[in-house]
Amino acid sequence: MKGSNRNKDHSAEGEGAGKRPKRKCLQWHPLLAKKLLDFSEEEEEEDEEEDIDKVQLLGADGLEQDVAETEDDESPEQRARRPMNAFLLFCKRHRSLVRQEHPRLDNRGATKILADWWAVLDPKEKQKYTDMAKEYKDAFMKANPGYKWCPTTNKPVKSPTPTVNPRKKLWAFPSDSSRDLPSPKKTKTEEMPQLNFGMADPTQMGGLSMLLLAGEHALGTPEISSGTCRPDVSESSELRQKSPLFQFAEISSNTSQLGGAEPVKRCGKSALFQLAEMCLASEGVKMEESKLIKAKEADGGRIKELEKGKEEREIKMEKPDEARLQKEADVEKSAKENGRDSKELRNFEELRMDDIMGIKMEDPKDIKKEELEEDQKCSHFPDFSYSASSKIIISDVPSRKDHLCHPHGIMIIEDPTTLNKPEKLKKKKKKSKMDRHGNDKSTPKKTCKKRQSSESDIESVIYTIEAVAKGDWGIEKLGETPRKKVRTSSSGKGSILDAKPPKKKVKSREKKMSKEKSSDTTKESRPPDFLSISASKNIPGEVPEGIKAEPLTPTEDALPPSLPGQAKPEDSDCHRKIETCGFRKSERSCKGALYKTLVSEGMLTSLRANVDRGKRSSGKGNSSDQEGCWNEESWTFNQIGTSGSKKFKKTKPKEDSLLGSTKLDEEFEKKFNSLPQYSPVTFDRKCVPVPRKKKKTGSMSSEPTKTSKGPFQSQKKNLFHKIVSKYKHKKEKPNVPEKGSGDKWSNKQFFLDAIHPTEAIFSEDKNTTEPAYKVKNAPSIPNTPEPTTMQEPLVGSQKRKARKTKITHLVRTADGRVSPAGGTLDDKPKEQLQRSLPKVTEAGCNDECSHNREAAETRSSTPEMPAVSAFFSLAALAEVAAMENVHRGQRSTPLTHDGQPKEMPQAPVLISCADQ
DNA sequence: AAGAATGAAAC
DNA sequence: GTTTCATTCTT
Repeated sequence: MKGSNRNKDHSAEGEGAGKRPKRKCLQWHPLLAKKLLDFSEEEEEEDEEEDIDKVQLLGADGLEQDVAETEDDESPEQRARRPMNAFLLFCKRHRSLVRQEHPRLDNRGATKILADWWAVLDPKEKQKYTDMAKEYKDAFMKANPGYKWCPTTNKPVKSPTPTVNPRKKLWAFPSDSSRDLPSPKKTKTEEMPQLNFGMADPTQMGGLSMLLLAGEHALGTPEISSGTCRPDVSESSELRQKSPLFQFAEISSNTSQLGGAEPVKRCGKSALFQLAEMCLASEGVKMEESKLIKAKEADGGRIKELEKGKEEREIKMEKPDEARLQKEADVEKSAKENGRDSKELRNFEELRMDDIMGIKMEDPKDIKKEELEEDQKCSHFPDFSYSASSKIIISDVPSRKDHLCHPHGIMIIEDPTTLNKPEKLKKKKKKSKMDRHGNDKSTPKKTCKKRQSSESDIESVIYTIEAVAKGDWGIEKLGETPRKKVRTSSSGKGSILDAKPPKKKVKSREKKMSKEKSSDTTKESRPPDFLSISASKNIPGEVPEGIKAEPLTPTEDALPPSLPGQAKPEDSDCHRKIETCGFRKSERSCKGALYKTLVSEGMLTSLRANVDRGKRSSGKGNSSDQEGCWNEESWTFNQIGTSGSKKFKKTKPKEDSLLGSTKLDEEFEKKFNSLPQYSPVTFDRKCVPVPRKKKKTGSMSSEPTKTSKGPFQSQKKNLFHKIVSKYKHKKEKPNVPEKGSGDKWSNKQFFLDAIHPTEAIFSEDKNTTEPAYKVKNAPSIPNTPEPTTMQEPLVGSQKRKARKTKITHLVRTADGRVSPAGGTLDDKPKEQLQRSLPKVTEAGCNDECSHNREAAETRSSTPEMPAVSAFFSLAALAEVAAMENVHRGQRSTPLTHDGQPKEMPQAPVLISCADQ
């Protein structure tokens, strides 16, 4: 979860760098931002190291493979995004520049400009991006062996699900049964949820993971919640079908005593409860909860069991202390409040649980009631409230009433409304549709899994938020009154948070995890929480099965047996906190911290396992090359983190790079940053030329007329000015390659090469002669291949281009600026040239072409299509004029000079055309 | 949500 | 040959 938040944060930060502040879409809590930043930046390195360590630790088992697979599977929801191609990289790198230069320009326009730049870009420079793209792709593929770009098959999926967006990310590993390569992935995807369970069930982890998972489920399954989302899960006795998490939760709840009531609700709480109890009980704390739970189920005496569980003590050792402290604190509190030590603890835990699980809370009403009852407890709320109102509510509920009630947190899921905002829902749906349908559950609704996953993201976000809030609360605010929180909750609701941030979180988790390990204690309560949460999520998502099966012993998960040291530190931290805070809150915070730490540890372990897997996997299969540069893990994580939604996607990249959580990400970022960034000025110069280049393509000439009609007509509808404005964005695009030779890359390159000289000229454009020369060159090339016939064999992209070009031409003309004129001219000239010089050698062509072109240009007006002819002629004239103007002045200013004159004539032309 | 660009991949 | 989607982000 954190990851997502981070991502957001980063995005925000990143924005600062180049981009403008992002849109509201990603709404992140200010708190989150701060915290996130701290985390991400501070501990990234550590994380990596930790990861490595983990890898080493877990390392060797088959886990890796599983993990890798699992990772792949993970993607289902989140699905790794297909790697960016060279152009996209270029766009990503330069869009900000374009925007700076053309603040008013909308993104489309910016994209066009970028395209122009790209067209103009020196082959060498281009090659850099191409190489980067290739490298990136290779790394990506290593990380995602089975990855499919666009499973067409899936697309059909469209039909199945009415996915709003046709585009979802079907590809990849669609969990769908149909997948081939992905099959493993698929399985994984399906398993994913299960895996998570697996993660959870391990005693300790189980509890925590359960919680986390539960949260996810709740979010994800809201719909399902009522229904049986996962019959499968129902494995354990009572728990219902619901996800394993639920089951666990239930179990725990059972153990917890409360009797009561709804198993489901309890489930979620139970885990928390247990944790709380453990803390409170001081001894109880074991991770064995799962075991205990089982036993408890039969029995009811948790504490006893806990004591029995001493075996696990490691954790206990630490915790007990804290628990004691907490108890004490609680006691004090109790005095004030109603002496609800245990309750408070519980509540606290519950709150957390709620936060995690509850995010989804469904029944605000209930919660509210509870809150009312337990105003005192409200104190808790406030904190949570920050993150999300819904969450807050949940927390409250548990706080009192019963813990029994808590189950809400989990159950809550039903109320998707709170959690799911429309957007989320959409995303989820999309994801669910895309990725998985298949798997899951028969439930008419989307499969629980899918949703869960998607939801999980959201949840994760929420969690992170909450965690952050908590952390603050725990640390600083501990002392402060919680009530404020309530307000906040009401007002602020987590909705914002809920909204989208979570998506990417997953990725970040690892980092967080690692960080936690390293610095859990050190950092304030909040971080731990945050971390823990993230970790918990991470674990479930990432490691799920593999972890369980293997190394992670339940004990480890639950309590960090393996990492006693860490635990201790945490304790110390708690103590410190307590000391610092000194009071209830401090206590609570401490408890929370402990809990978090435990969770985090467990999570960490799981994470480690994952990491190990990743490393191993990377080590195994992957080519050495990539490994060096790109880490598979990172990719995997990223994938995981990234959920289907586009937004996520967007953030992802940034996150990846920014977070650098993943090595891959880091490397990617590095590489990406290392990519050359050209000053807009250069491009601007080029830009002008570019059009010319396009003109060069001249081959367009015939086509433009043809194709142009269609677009034209459409445009006709629009008002002329409208059209103009529209196309203004587009500067002129170089169409050349398309028409002429069919866009083959070779052709393009050839074109570029030819152009290249022009560029130089271009800079010189000012000189009249040169521009003409350039034009000539460009056209010459295209001409050779396709002389007069030019008709458009455009394919796919070519068609697109053709359309664009057509439009572009119009635009150009509309603009009246130099480019337009040139464009039109080009067309003709090309034809003419072609005609005159159908077979010119490239080299020869250039020169000749230039000459021809010139002649052609002058001529151009005459020939050509009848209807078009007029247009062309005008264009030619305009071009000539432009040329002249150019000579006089340079184009930058010239636009006015050249442009106006040209425009005048052209505009009319366009209009006429449109009319036609 | 659509759309602008290019490119790569899967049909 | 065609379609999808990768990024970005405004409208």
